[in-house]
Parts: sequence; structure tokens; C-alpha cells
Amino acid sequence: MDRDQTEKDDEGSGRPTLKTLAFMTGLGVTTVSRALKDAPEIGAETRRRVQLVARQIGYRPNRAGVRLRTGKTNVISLVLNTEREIMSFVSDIIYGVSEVIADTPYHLIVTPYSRSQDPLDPIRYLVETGSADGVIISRTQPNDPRARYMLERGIPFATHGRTDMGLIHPYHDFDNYAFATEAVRHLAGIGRRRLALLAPPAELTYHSHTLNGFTDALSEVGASEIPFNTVSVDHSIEQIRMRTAQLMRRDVRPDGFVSSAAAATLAIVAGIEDAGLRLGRDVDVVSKQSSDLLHLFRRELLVVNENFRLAGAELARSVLGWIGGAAPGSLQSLSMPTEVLAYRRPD
Amino acid sequence: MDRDQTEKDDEGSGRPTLKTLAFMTGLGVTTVSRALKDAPEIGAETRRRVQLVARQIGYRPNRAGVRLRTGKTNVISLVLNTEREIMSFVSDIIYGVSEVIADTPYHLIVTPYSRSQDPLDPIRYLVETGSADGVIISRTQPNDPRARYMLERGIPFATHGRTDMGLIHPYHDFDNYAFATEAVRHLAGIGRRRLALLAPPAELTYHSHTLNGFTDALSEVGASEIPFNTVSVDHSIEQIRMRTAQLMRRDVRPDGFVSSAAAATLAIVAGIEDAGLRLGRDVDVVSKQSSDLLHLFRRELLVVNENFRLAGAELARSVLGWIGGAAPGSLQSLSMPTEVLAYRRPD
DNA sequence: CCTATATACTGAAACGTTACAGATTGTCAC
DNA sequence: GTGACAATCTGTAACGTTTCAGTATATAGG
Repeated sequence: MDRDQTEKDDEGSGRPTLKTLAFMTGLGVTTVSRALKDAPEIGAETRRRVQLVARQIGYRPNRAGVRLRTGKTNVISLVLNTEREIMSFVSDIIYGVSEVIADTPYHLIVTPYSRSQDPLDPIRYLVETGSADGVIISRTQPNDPRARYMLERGIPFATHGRTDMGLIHPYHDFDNYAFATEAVRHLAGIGRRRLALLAPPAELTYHSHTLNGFTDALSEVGASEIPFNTVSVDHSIEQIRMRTAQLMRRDVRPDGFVSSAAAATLAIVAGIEDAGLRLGRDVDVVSKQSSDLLHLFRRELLVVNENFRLAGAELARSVLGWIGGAAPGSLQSLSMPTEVLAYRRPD
Repeated sequence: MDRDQTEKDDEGSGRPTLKTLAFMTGLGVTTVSRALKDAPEIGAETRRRVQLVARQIGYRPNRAGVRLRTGKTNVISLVLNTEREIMSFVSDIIYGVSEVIADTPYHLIVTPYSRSQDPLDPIRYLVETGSADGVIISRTQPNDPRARYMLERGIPFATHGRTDMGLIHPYHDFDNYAFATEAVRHLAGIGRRRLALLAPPAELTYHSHTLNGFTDALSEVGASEIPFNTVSVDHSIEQIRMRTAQLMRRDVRPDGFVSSAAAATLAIVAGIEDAGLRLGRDVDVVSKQSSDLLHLFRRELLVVNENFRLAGAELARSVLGWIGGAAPGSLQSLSMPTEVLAYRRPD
């Protein structure tokens, strides 16, 4: 009953803090703090009482307070290239991440970097300023300085795409090797024998995955490659279109394409038609897509779906898992492509 | 010279703080703090000296410290509907915002909400927990509870799209009235007389903007409307396609469409072709698009560009402006549509 | 009855920052 | 020489949280 002085402030003014709860329950702030996080040395009844009151008045821990004291930011950062990322990728991956962190205390911050910058810059910034508990990066390279850097500093992260440095870290990847082999097999199955690949940019890890799948399947089915490596999916629509048209006007031209991105596929088809050829008759195209729109573009297109929302969710789960103490090696996942889908009339 | 005790910690261990700077310069932390923010009562030389040292050792203010002390979060939140937002919208607007906040201390957090939730929920969360200094919302309604709520609480925000409540707040909007009139005029100009509009969802403000532009221009050019209001751009691709096909099989069918979204346009065209009709011959379509891809889809399409990246940048500028003390009424902008663009062969 | 030990709780300090209320100079007027 | 005043600088407290080192009470062992 010796609750005498020191209640200068508090009561109903701003949002409730531990002090407010302490005052209301007649306990010390330490006890309240502990009761809320189920510490062992708190009596069962006290714990329940505190948690009840906290819930009633809508107590939310002050993020700045926690962060200042503990260093824990409760932030996941998604690092994106503002020029090069595929558009649907961005929204879907954000939604995937959001979905997973929705019922956690985590916030998602988007950390952009531009073409001109060193990709390591935003990572350095995040690490040096301690702005995030975990990081998600994309456009992963076989020898990725960002992954190495974060591994050295011990900050949890996950990569969209794999590395190839002999270092273990969480990742999520789409199986582009399987995509390319499926694509080639399907094209061979409908009689196509001279295939061209519009590959991912050479510096990214999934370039070689795709390429290996492509060439392995080529020899498996006995088809041949028509080189098409002056452009990648990173090139502009106009460039891809022009190069495709050039290629299709040659004597030896492909009768099948494998395309690693939906927007690029539009350009390929445009190039094919620029050259006076027809999709489905003179040439077939298998393309990855992340939203179900390509079949509207040309019904003859063959598609394989890559689910970026799923990727975002997996990546978020991985980072959270690592933060939570799981072994990085156990937080790796690979997503299998669907079979090649030919056009089907909806409904 | 009475610098005696109390240097228990500091030096080169973690990242530098005001205390580190104070120790290095031989000044008090208060002085250092003020010198860094150009306070008037600091000597010119001291100021320069402190700033020099700070720059040299790469001092960065601790966000948690600032936030705890001042309440300033240095965060802008972008609130998004995870189901309904247009995909390219998300990435472009994020990049636009990023571009503007790049050389400010602000971080961008993405706060998602799903169909099932009250759109006010994420706003309440942000305001109650004081998680952001400013908020950007989209899918703005004529009578928008979110805008009203934030206006009441005095938290700076900007809306993508206008409201119609007689309340003044920053916004950025695309002039959809002008878009619709331009579109109708263009269609009339090429001889189309029976026009249908695929409108935005009725609850959003730009629905009536678009509709008014459409009907005003119809009477101006003496064309008639074929009602097409069983679907909106929010409906699924399949539904729009089906409804379009139904409409095009009627006796009295449109010979021109105005479409408020690119993805929906794909569905409209598919529906037209399902009905055995041909784009450019039987019917023309004017569509908004946010990335330059529709002309690859069908060269006959007529397009008007809406720049979401610009929108993001403007919205960010507006919120920052309001935070910085500018009058909300001075932070409103409207972006004019381009003329209707017919297909031109690239280069 | 005294001491040891477990249980349940508590105050003080610290994280890095800024605001408030001084403190120490030097300059100038008179 | 004194008082007033401006120009610079400084220590303390506070924001909300967690951790450390206790303190009080009850229970048990001897």
C-alpha cells in the first residue's frame, strides 16, 4: 500500500507504455515487461492479469524503445534494383513477403538501388546502420559479394536465386534447369528441331541453370541450338524485337524459342511477325510467365508459370527462420515448374 | 583540461554515436548534436570541425534514438491492397517514391491489407503505433474514411486519386476525365459511334471522373453509349472476357471501347475475338497503359500512357512537403494524359 | 530458532538522442 | 570596476524498453 509519490504523468494521455501498465496493475515495470514475455519467474496469476490488462487497453510495445535497448529492429528489408527488376516480380514478391510477416511484429522496408550504384551499397548501408534484422536480395550471382558480405557480418538474409561460392545460406529458387529442359522437350515433342534461347543476363546464377537445362535437353532430344546470345531478358523490348526479327530473316533460323521472361516473349513474338513468320506455324515459343496473361496475347504461346508470390513467401519464411535461430542450410527451397501449358480456353 | 573520469567505454568499438564524436572533438554531446544540425548558438569553427569529424568517421544518427526522443520515425508508409492493386502500379509507384526519398533520411515501408480487411485497419495501426511520419494511400474514394481519419489525427498523407468530401489534402491524380474525353473524341474521329466504357470500380473516385469524361464527350461528338457496367477493371480477366464476348454477340454492339486498364484491355480484345470480330475493323479500343507493351499485343490498339512512377514521385513529394510544413492545399497535382497514340513501329 | 534456498517481485542503469536550464567566458557601456 | 549582455558551450533528464543486481517473503532443513 506504499504507492505514494512519483505518479507525475501517465494515465489516459498518450498511448499506453509499460509504465501505464505498471501503474494500472500496481506492479513494477520490470515485472510487467517480464509478464508480457512469459518469463519464468513471474507468478501465473500475475502473468495472466498483466496480459489481460495489456490486451484490454491495447498495449503495443514501442518499437523505438525496443530497438534502442536491444538492437532488434523488427524490420525485414527487400533490396531491389529500380531499373532491372521484372515488374510483376516486385508486386508479387512484396505480397508474398507481406503475407508471411503479417502476423509477426515485422515491418517490410523496400531498399532500392539503381543501375549506377554498386549493388553492395544498399547492403552496406543496411548493415552499417543496423536498419534491418534480415535482408532479402534478388538478382543473385554465382559469386555474390552481397551474400559474402552479409555472411561475414552475420546478418540473416535470403537470396532469390542460388549462389555458387561453396557458402551456405538460405535461398529460394525456381528450378530454371527443369524449366529449360521441359521447354525443349515440349518443343521437340511437337517437331521443333532448331531452338533458340532467350536467356537471363549472363551475370546472374540462373543464367547458367537455364542454359545448362537447355543444352542438356537439346542433346537428349537431338535438336540443335541456334545461338541467340546477343540479347538477354534484361535488354529492352525494342532490342529483343529487332534481334529476333534479324534472326528470323536468316537462312538458318530457329523453329522454336525458349524465353525466360514474359515481357521479352512479347518482343520475340513481335520480332517473329516482323519477319513475316507466324507463331504456331513457322515457329513455337515456350515462355515463363508470372501472371496468367500470355495466353491472351497469342493463344499459340506455350507457357510455364513461375509463382513470385510463393517465392516472396518462401524468402520471408527463410529469413525469419534464420533470425529465429534455424540452421541456414535448412532454409533452402526450390520450386518446380509446372508442365508446359498449351492454350486452353478458359471455362 | 578537466577531462578526468567517465570515459569507460567508447572509442573504436561499435558504430560512432554522439558520444564518440564528443570524445573525439573534446566537446559535450549537446554541442555536437547541435553543431550537426546547424543550430545558431554554435561557433562557426566548432560547427565545421564537428561536421568534418562526423563525415570522416561516417557518423549516422541512430534512428531508434531519434525516434524515441522526438517521435520522428523518418518513415513513409505506402498502404497497398494485396489483392486489387494493378501490378505494374505497385512496382512503378514504389520506384517513384524511392527516387524522391533516396537522398532524404526516409525509409519506405509497405503496409499491405487484404480484401477481407477494413481498409481503415492498416491506417489505424500506423497512426496508433506512430509507425510513420507520412502515409500514401491508393484506391481513393469520394468519401474516404482513411483520409478523414488521418486528417482528424493530423498525420500527413497523400492520396493517389482525389476525394470529394470538401476536405483539403495533398493528392496526385491522373486526369481520367481528360483521358475519357480524348479517347471518345479519337474514336469518333475514326468513325466510331457506339461506344462502351470499361470503367474503374464504382466506389473509387476516378470512376466518376472517367464516366463523366466519357458521357460529356459522347454528347459533344454525338455518339451513343452501349452500357457495359456489369464489369469493372477490378473484375477478373475471365469475367471481363466473357462479358465482352456476350456484349459483342448482341445485335446492338459497340464499335468502340474505352478501357481504363491495360490488363483488362487484353481481356476485352480476347472477348472481341471470341465473338468472331476483328480489332481495327469491327471495333477499336482505346486503353490506358502504364508500360509500353500493349502495342506489341495488337498493333491496332490505341493507347494513352499513365505514368505511375511519376505518380509515386509526386505523392512522395507531397507527403514530404506536408511533413515539412507546407500547406496541404499547395501539394496537389494532376497529370495530363498524352494524346491517344496509334501504333507506330518502334524506330 | 536460525540459516539456506526458492519464488516473486523491484529499482537503477543503459541504449542514443534532443530539450531544458544553466554555466562560463568575453565585451561593452557607464 | 561593475553590471548587463551576448556568444558558446555543458550537464541532466527524458523518451520506452530490457537487463542486472538486488530485496522481500515464504518454505524447508537442520
